[in-house]
Amino acid sequence: MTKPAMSVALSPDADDATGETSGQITRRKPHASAACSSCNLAELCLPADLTTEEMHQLDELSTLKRSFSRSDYLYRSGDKFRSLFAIHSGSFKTQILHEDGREQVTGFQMAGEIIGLDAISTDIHACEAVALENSVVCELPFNKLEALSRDIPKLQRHLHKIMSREIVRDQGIMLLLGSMRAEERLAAFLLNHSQRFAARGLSATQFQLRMSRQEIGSYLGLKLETVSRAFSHFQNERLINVKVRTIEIINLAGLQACLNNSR
Amino acid sequence: MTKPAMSVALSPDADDATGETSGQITRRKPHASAACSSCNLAELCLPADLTTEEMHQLDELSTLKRSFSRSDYLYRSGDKFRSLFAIHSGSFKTQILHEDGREQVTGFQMAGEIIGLDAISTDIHACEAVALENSVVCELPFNKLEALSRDIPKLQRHLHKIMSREIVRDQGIMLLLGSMRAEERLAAFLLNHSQRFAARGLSATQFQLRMSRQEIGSYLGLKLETVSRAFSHFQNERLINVKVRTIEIINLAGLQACLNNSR
DNA sequence: AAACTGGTTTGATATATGTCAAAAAGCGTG
DNA sequence: CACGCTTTTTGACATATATCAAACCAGTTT
Repeated sequence: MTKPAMSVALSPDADDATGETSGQITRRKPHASAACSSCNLAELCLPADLTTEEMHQLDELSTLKRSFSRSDYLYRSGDKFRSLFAIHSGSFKTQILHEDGREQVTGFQMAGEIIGLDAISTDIHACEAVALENSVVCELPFNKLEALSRDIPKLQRHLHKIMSREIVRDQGIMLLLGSMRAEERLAAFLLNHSQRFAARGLSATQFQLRMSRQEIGSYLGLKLETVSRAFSHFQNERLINVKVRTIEIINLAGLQACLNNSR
Repeated sequence: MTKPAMSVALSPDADDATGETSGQITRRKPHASAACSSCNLAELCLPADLTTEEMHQLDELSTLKRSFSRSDYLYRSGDKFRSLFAIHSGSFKTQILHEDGREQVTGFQMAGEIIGLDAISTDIHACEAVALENSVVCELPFNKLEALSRDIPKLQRHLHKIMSREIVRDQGIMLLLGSMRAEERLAAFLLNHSQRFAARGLSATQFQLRMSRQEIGSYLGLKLETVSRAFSHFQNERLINVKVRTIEIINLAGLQACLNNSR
């Protein structure tokens, strides 16, 4: 149970010499299949009650898939903004860089989530997105998306909801960073991942983290040693079993209780 | 203080006995004046190059103004979402409440800024907005705004930019909370306010803060004493003069330098 | 003016988390 | 399988910030 379902890389002949940027490109035959099913756009396609015509239009939107290997950049800070990306499979981290070298992981994104919303504001990507494992994304050209959402109010509303959800998520992290102690933060992190795995039909209690202690620490505003100690402590408390990146939640309620002990 | 969540929705002539909810309502004669100038929608109206017809449509959108006194709620966590609000004058704070009583200030908003974006995602306000002083807001019914933005692509794009900007702002705060020490946080806070005052034609170096040390602390993830000490320290360093809520920045470059000293 | 009130400043002390360092465990590669 | 490289764990110690407490101050009420 190491790597969860990981569809194959699709394109034979794209150069991947540096293993660095770009990712491999695949152009999907439009209409080959329904947009949502083929692209797994859990979030984007939620407006469930579209007409078939509308479905087709949506289908045309996302004809490009690109695949990435661990530590490839999906985009970098400063890149020109053209598209949002829907993660088809795999996972990414996003991070912002401060001049003085500091960096802050702002999120971990998994299949079905939309990435790149921060760039709309300036037409320049404000953060960078890095693959945590082999991953495939659907590219969604933003001006096409905007045009389409003018024609399909349900899509428009959906897009707004996605953006708003990101705002709510970020504010949740502000709460976490601003008022939780180390172990509460880690508990919140684990529970959040548990839910998200569950929402994808995977186990809520057993999963593989794809990021390092360092990256978790950056996300949670902690040093990696503190993260490691918190993991060990949860293990001693018999709340979880942790073997490096393999997590098993033994006492879910216990973890949740952790969160409600205010300082 | 703080009555915990829940209260009436906002009806026109609601009683204001407690000085608590609602705010007073003014219905503007549509067309009485140009939307942007009358409403001061710095952010919303930026799409500068609209036709007069489009301007008129925008004008119709925001016919409702409401005024609030210090510590009045603009909306509360759990309220049904109907409208965004453009702050016409004055200022607000937004905060989220955690079950266990913890609360986290997520932002301070001033004239020209849009408030309420977080509620789009669920149709329920996720946080609450409280006036920091006497303030006036323009109510922007969201479904009208959506409808209009289908007709006016520039408005659509603008709305997207506003939402995206909020995401970028929140991520900046994540960086602050996740990787800055107390004095850096306060420096960032002061510089941010300085810029925002300047952008409104006010002095960048002398201003009045409208929030308490406690509120600043909540926003910055610090205790009020720590905030107070940081102020005192800046004063001793001759970076600022501070007399309670009256701030004068003496050495702006010095404050900025503060920010670039990584840990 | 005196008394109150809520916010602010400042000091002494406690504590959570950071820092530094070394050992242990994983993991890919020759 | 041994080797080297990276990540993780654990320990000892340092420090930034929180906590507790008291004094101070400004504005408001009596």
